Amino acid sequence: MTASAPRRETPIPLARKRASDGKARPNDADGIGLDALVGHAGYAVRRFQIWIFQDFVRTLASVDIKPTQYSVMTVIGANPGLTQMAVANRLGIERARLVHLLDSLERRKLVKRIKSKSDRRSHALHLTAQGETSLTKFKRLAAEHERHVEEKIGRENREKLLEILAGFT
Amino acid sequence: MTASAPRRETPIPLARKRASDGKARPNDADGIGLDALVGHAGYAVRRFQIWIFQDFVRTLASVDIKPTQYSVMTVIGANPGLTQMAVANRLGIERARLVHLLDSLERRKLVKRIKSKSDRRSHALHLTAQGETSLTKFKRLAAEHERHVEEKIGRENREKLLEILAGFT
DNA sequence: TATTGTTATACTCTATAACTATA
DNA sequence: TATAGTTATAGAGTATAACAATA
Repeated sequence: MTASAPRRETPIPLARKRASDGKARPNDADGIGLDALVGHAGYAVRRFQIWIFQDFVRTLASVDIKPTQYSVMTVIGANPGLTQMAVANRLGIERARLVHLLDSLERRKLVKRIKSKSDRRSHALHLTAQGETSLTKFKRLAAEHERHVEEKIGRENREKLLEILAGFT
Repeated sequence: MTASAPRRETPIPLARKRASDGKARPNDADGIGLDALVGHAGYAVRRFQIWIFQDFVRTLASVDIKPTQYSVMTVIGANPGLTQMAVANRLGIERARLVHLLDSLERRKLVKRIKSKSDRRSHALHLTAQGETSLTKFKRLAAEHERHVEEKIGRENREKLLEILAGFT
């Protein structure tokens, strides 16, 4: 892609970069320059993250599953019996918030909390049979969403991105 | 302070990823597998975005500037005279929310709203003299934050990331 | 009628604190 | 005492709707 290379530290007056090729450039879309914002990883990542979440929500709208719900079900599905603390820590969700997430998933009969016998303070989390079935469908839709990402940034770029960010999972 | 990783015995065997090379893999950090979550761009991007915002906030804590405030000041600084609508659209912020952001920045004497003569509904946004001075300092700190990103993912990976995500700015 | 800035409301998410029942 | 789950509250952030002034 020809997108202008990351300019580092450009305290330059700025602004209108002409798109001589007629292709819409980020900075040219409205003639408003971002100046130093271009070249900030956080800004690009934030905008991308918003796009990707919106596409996820859109793609899984028919099953009414949000990214966080998906991540919770996926982890439980892959590690049945985990406690709420373990899931919360693994996904970086506050345990207080996980309570509500699980309440909702349990109401929908996708997940169940089973009282642990070894430590009666804790719950062992499992998918219900219906949860297993549903998760299979969710994963199919999530894969479709991943294909949207590929279409957006390119197959190789997506792979590279995952490689670069592997340490954050 | 981070209560050491959940070292409790994991109730169930579970999905361990091959770590034949002995290198610590994300999935092995706590023995909890993410299964399909690994390979989801959205998850990795989200976790990275959280990290990067936290580092930004930490690095600019001394000047009490959040990422959104920084982006607003940067755009105004690079394009003095913009209306609130223009800034909101450019940054993907709700115009209702921008009102509060500007209220706060104006209270701190960093930004000023000037009534437009051509269209008396709108305001032309400018940095104050103090705002200009401050922004210079903010940019210095933001550059320091970018270096943290480099240290975290590597210089070339950061460049590559910016290149891949250039279309989202 | 439509748009700019504003106010207000609701819902999500994050961050805490405190409570209970266990350990 | 400490921990797992829960409840509650406050703060950001997001999404809307509606209103006044102006176009």
